[in-house]
Order: sequence, then C-alpha cells, then structure tokens
Amino acid sequence: MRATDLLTVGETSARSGLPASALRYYESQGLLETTRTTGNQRRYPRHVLRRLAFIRAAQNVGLSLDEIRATLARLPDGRTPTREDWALLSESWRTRLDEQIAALLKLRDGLESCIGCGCLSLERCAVSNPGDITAQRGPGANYLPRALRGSPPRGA
Amino acid sequence: MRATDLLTVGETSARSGLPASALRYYESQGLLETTRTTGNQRRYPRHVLRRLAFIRAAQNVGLSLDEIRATLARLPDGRTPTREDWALLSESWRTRLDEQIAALLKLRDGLESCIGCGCLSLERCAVSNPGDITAQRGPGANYLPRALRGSPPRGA
DNA sequence: GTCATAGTTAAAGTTAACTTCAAGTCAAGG
DNA sequence: CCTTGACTTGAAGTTAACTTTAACTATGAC
Repeated sequence: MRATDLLTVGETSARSGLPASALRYYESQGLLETTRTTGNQRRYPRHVLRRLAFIRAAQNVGLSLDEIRATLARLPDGRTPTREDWALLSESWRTRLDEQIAALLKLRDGLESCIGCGCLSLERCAVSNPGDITAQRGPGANYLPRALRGSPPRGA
Repeated sequence: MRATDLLTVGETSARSGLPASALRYYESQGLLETTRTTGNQRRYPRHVLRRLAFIRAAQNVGLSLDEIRATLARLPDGRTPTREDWALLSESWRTRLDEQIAALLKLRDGLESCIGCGCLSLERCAVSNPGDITAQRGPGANYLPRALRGSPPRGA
C-alpha cells in the first residue's frame, strides 16, 4: 500500500472499528464524502477517522443519524468539527444527557416509592405512567432517546 | 353496555390509553388473554388494566415485550402480578435503572472532561468510545437499553 | 499475466413494536 | 329490520440503522 495519505475502505474499517458496510451506509446517508480511484474504489482522507469518532460520540449521546447529518451540515464547508465546534456541540449534548439522567432518576424514585405497595395504576403510578416523560411526546421534536420515552418505540 | 364486568376492546383502549391495535398485538404476542363473545368479539376482564399497567411500567424500565412476556409467564398461573410479585420484580428493575443511570453519568462525565479539548479520538475518547458500556456488548444478555449501548441499534 | 484479496453496486433482509388497510361481521338503539 | 358504529382478520407497511447477498471489478504481489 503506497502510503498516499488516503485510506481504503478496509483500512478505515479496521481503524475505526466500523464495518465497511456501515461506512458505505454513512456515505449513502450524506454523513461522509469520499474520493474515488480511477477504478472507482473509495479512498478516505485521514480526517475521516475523526469524523467517524464524532458520529459515534453523537450516537452515544442519543442523536439519530439524521440529526448528526444536520449537525455536520451546519458546519462551514461541511468540515469535520474543530475544537471550537466541538466545545459548542458538546454543551448541547450535556444538556441532553442531563435530561436523560433526570428522566431515569425520576423513574427510579417512582419505583422506590412503589416497592411493596403494588400500586401499579394506569393513572397514578409514576412507573407505569411517568407524566413528565410522557408529556414529552407529541408531534414536535423529541429529545429523549427512544428507550427513555414515555411510550414504547412505535413503528409508525 | 350491560355492565357485565367485561370490557370491550374500545373500552379497554380508552381506559388504558393504548390503541386497540396495540391490544390486539399484545394478545398476538402472548402478553394478554381474552375471552370471546358468541360473535367472536373480544371481552377483557377488568384486571387486564392492571396487567397493561405492568407492561407499560416494564417498558419504561427498558424491557422488551419478549422479556415482559417471559416475566409474566414465570408467574404461577400466568396471573397478573400481585403485590408480592411486584416487590420482587421492581427490585431487579431498580438494578437495571441504576445501571442505565450509571452508564449515562459516565458518558456525561467523559463529555465534561472533553469539552474544549477537542480530543475526540477513536481509541481514547470516553464519549466516542465509552469502554465500559461497549464492554457490555457481545453474544450474552445485554441489559442496557439500546439507546445506552456502546454501539447504535443494528438491524441484524 | 495470474490470481488471491479487496472492493463495487443495487436490492432485499433484519428487528421491534406497532399501525394501516381492505374487506367483511357484530351489536344494539330506534 | 335497519342502520351505524364498533369489531374481526390477515397481510402489508413503517422506522432506524445497518447487514447480507449476488454478481461483478479492481489492485497489486509474484
């Protein structure tokens, strides 16, 4: 491999830990750009690894690929986040994580107060019906990850 | 409606807040049992509401319907959980919630330490690669809800 | 030049938890 | 008896984030 500073799919996959199919998928979703060899094979610039790290971090915080694409697209030049971009973005992520944690704590505390009482009630029990989480539902944006929402993930 | 102590689908839906289609789906998945009228319409015993509350609570804690079915099936007679059952189950749920909370806290703290440093690295960054969450993956049981796992939800 | 290894594509499959649809049946008030 | 609203079924559709498959092509070491 002539060290041209460009990575093949296989190399990128190995270094990022992501399967090649995921890399191709990300590209198809507009999250990644690549150059091609004359033979139509992908070649990734080295900074794609940083971009992939960013994507993974965002996923861990609970963002969907759609949201991640939108976030990346808002950066000038479609560049991979710099230190300053990162500082800004991570601030909003912290908020998001705080909300998720708060929701789980509420759920756990509701559970504590239910233990032994067997109160499970559709209207009143904090565990079967955590009002403040459920209230997040609706047509608008929903920033809680699926697993933390008031209702289960629904197909449609 | 002759108050026969049995509820129609519509009534059960209204009282539980769940769409009738969800009730039928739960039944098809073995989570619910119903009796039928001579005309083949479903009639739910009143305690189905409690069972539905239980299902919803379990979902909020992060259990899949499969796990919930298994849990309910382990109760003698396939009965809806009593106060004692509930106390036992909620204890294991608490553990689960504690784990989820711990995972999120770890992620948030990793984020804190990253702010401003722009360190996003595939190998070292706690946010892009939270080792202890990722370590939970693998062939065995995985008790973290999807949104909190080291890798994104995968189709296959 | 040969050949194994690595890469390419489009299309279909996967999973959970439901929803939607089409086409037809039941219940009950008037 | 009739009509309307509620109910029935099975099959297909939905979403996200990928994976798998099939059939084919490029790369590069020897």
